[in-house]
Amino acid sequence: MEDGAVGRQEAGGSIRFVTGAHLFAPEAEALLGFLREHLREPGRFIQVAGAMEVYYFGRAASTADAGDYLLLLKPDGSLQVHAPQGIKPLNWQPRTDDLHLELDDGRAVLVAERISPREVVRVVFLDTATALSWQPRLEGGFVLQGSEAQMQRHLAGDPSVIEAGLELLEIELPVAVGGIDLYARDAEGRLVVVELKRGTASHDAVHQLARYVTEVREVTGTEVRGILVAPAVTAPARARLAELGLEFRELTALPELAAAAPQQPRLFDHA
Amino acid sequence: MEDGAVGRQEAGGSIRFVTGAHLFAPEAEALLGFLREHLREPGRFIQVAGAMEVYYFGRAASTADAGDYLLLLKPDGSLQVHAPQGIKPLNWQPRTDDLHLELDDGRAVLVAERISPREVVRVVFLDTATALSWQPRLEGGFVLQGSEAQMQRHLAGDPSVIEAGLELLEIELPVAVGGIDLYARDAEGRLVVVELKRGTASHDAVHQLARYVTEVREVTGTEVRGILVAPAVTAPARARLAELGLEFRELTALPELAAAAPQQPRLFDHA
DNA sequence: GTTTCGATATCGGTT
DNA sequence: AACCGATGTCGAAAC
Repeated sequence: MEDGAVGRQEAGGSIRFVTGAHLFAPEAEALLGFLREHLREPGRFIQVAGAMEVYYFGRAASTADAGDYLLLLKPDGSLQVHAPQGIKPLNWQPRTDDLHLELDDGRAVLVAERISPREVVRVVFLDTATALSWQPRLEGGFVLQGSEAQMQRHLAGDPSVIEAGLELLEIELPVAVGGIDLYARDAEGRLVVVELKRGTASHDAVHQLARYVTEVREVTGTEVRGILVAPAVTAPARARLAELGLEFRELTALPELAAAAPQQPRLFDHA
Repeated sequence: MEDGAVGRQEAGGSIRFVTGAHLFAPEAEALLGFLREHLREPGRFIQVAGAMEVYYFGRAASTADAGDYLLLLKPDGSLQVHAPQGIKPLNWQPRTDDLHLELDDGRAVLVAERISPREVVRVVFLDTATALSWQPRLEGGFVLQGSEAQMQRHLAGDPSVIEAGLELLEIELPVAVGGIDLYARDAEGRLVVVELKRGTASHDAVHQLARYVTEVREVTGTEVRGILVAPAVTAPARARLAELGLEFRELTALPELAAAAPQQPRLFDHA
């Protein structure tokens, strides 16, 4: 049992605390009032848990029958409905151009519309356990390491990590469609097309590389090497590489991972 | 103002309600006790809102400085940390093989580990506004309409929607790599490779189709047509189609959308 | 606004 | 477990 005052909250009860408010098992009108009040105020993070039905229509169409879900309304106007499993929400709306509430047949209903693409999410509240609203204030910085973009920057700075004598010519060299991750010249003067993947490369990475190599061969009329740089490659992709006369260089985007697995070459010396 | 009893909750207070419990502005030990208690019990949906730091290490590595976030712990053991913006969580763990709590330097800490791939998410609770635990009971059915799989089934049942006289040979015919969505023969006896997209098709759909067509030509040694079936196609993809001598057939996966936009051919007559 | 590509993609199906 | 492809993918950058 936790410290502090302990109480039992009756259905329909509401509580205010320092950064927000909480409503327990509200009827439709109380829930509508709560949502109206807290949506009016900008910056509110709202969580509603309980039985709902959810309808979506837009790029596709979906129906979620009565079930217990968690609805999140974020300060940026985005909406998501979570089932009790999975990372991805059951339904969502990344941006809402219009958010409105209505009382339909005695039930509170939230309608989130988006103009482009034309999409609507409709949430019908059936039996709400709790509705919570709070105010996030502190904004924290976020840093991600190990992205392909980071890998690209580091390898562009020191292409010899891929192969001794490699000399960088271009980053993201535009070809007919898309860009070549790294475009270089090897110690013997041959052109080299490098395709990077931060994770295990599959056959489509090989196809992408093959397309670029073919195109550069056609345009320059010279010998062109293709190197796939990734921490791993699937077996079929490796076979396809061999068939096409392309090469594979094993490199991990994440320095600490490389350090933990010393059989892998290290990409960076400084974190 | 809502109906029902209204109270003001002091920091450290806790409340029990019919399907769960709620803790307000708890100290580290109270939060630890609350989480321990509710994680022990299976089937709990837990939401913790307030200031946290979040660390991730695995396929990549990330650090989220002190900020106000919402942590979700679902009954399936998945975890996600949401910032006040965006659909996607800041940090997540789709499955946790080990979830444990510790008191570190006076702060409650949650560590979620996953074996394969080896990944860890560490959440340090700094200043918790609310911790809520409830029990989802009702499980609702979910139906999505307008998926590519649905489009494939319907078109397989009536290939003439794509083109009069088209006769289905195979669904998902495996080739060297991947599978041909629909493999057919046209009214004049020529082989036809059909590539489906539920949304706007881009150049990689064209490349995929081109690969399949080339392969079927090589294997059969006969004339082979390639048709891209999608509700729309990007301009570069359309240009590439023309270059390669491939065709485009405009079809929408969603019947109601097609009805709303009568200039588009209807795919289904019955929803 | 359109197009393209990366993502700790996630998720589901099949081998 | 590996592999493959769809996703209402989302999200950001380049054009």
